[in-house]
Amino acid sequence: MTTRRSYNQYCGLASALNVLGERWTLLIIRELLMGPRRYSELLSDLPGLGTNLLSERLKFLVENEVVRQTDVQGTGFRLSYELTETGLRLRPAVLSLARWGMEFVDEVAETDVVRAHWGFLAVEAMIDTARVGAVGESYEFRVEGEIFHIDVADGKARAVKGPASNPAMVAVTDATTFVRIGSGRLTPLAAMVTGKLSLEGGIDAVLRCCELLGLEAGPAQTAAAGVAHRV
Amino acid sequence: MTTRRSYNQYCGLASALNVLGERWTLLIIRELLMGPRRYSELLSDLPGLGTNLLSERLKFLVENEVVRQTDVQGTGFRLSYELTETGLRLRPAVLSLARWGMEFVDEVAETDVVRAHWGFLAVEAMIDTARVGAVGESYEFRVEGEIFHIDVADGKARAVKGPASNPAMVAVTDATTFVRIGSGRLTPLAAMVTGKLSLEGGIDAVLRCCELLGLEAGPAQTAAAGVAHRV
DNA sequence: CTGCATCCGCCTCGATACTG
DNA sequence: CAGTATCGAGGCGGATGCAG
Repeated sequence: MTTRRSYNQYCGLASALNVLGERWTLLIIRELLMGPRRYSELLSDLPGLGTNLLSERLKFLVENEVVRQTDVQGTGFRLSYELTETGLRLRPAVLSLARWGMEFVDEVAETDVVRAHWGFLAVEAMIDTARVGAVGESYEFRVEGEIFHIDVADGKARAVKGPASNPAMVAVTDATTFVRIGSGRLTPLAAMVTGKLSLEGGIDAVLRCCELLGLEAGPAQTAAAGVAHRV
Repeated sequence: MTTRRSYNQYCGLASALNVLGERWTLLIIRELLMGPRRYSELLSDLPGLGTNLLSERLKFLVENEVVRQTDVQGTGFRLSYELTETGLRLRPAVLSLARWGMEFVDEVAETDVVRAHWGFLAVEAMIDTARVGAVGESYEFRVEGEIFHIDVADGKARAVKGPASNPAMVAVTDATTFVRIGSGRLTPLAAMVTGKLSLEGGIDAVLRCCELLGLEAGPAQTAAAGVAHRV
């Protein structure tokens, strides 16, 4: 029953894919990278995934100690699923894949699903560690109710859930616009002009944030900054 | 015909998996990360992969501009497949997955396949960029005829095919032993005792190389070094 | 011989229905 | 809410065919 198909290769990548390679598995991991989830939450955030497959995937991941289930009490109520230490170590690999896939994100289709909390992972994936500036500041993002921010300090940048204490920039937008900007199909400037994005904060902070995320602010960087400080 | 199954999610990871997520695809990418390959070479290095699937995967990857076909000569007879710029950008993601999967590498089974050139990718994945020392030197590896080395210079380490010009250490072993060491199931010291691994070079260089690859040389680091300088 | 295409049995996937 | 049971459609894997 637990015997699954294997690549039968004595190699790290093949072993990783023996665990993660089947359909939906890495998307389940993505969800759990943003915190523990209940069974029904996973089902509703991953449309197209059948309940039998979710059940089977979770069971398999638990067996392989990538995911664990946490009970509230000993009552047998299985409350939620969360990543183990091993599972959490997948973060760089998942972010790296997500970053690569950004350029394959097509224009949004009728049937496409978007979730606001995916923006968190998108931002984390977009952070260009080579372009972290010397300044220490935070940029806050509010995507359809989901709030998170980037903290830049000590030459490192990290994505954190929740609001920033004293953000140098605040961006408010919807999930679709967020992904379109991230995929390069829309510039922040263009999004602001159409009212899909609002930015608060200083010109310099906005430009540094765009730089950090590898975004061109718009047709002319200075033009974008000019708009930004008026909003 | 070319319409394939899609996750229908407006997200970088889902888009990446729409291209790479099907069975065998990432293993084909792994092969091509180590240079252009002919169709028949891919078939023989990926046992279990049917010829129809290989054909289909390659066609799909070419359509998505991850892989391109090149004629060896102008004859059009002998084709080889190689990664495009987009495909080459998968290197960090593949290495990251390979690194994660190392701990899932079980003891080698009867049915398991090993290829010497996989050692190259394994070494590249194991390099711990946080532990690159200040010294500039090279470590050479000879795995069943495949020769490659790590160059450490300017605080960076990179894996290179071919022999090193003036290696501070030379390791000779077989592919299975190589992977067993990489997965932590065997220490370099233990491998040397059983004659599966031979090391040449100074004590310090060997220890620095182990440090760089995140390996414990053996039960006692100094003991391993003691053996190393006698070989 | 290389580089595929075709055919076929089987297993996985995905949707729906059902149970505690 | 959290799964299990069932079943048709399609992807997978092996064998075979075939053209350059």
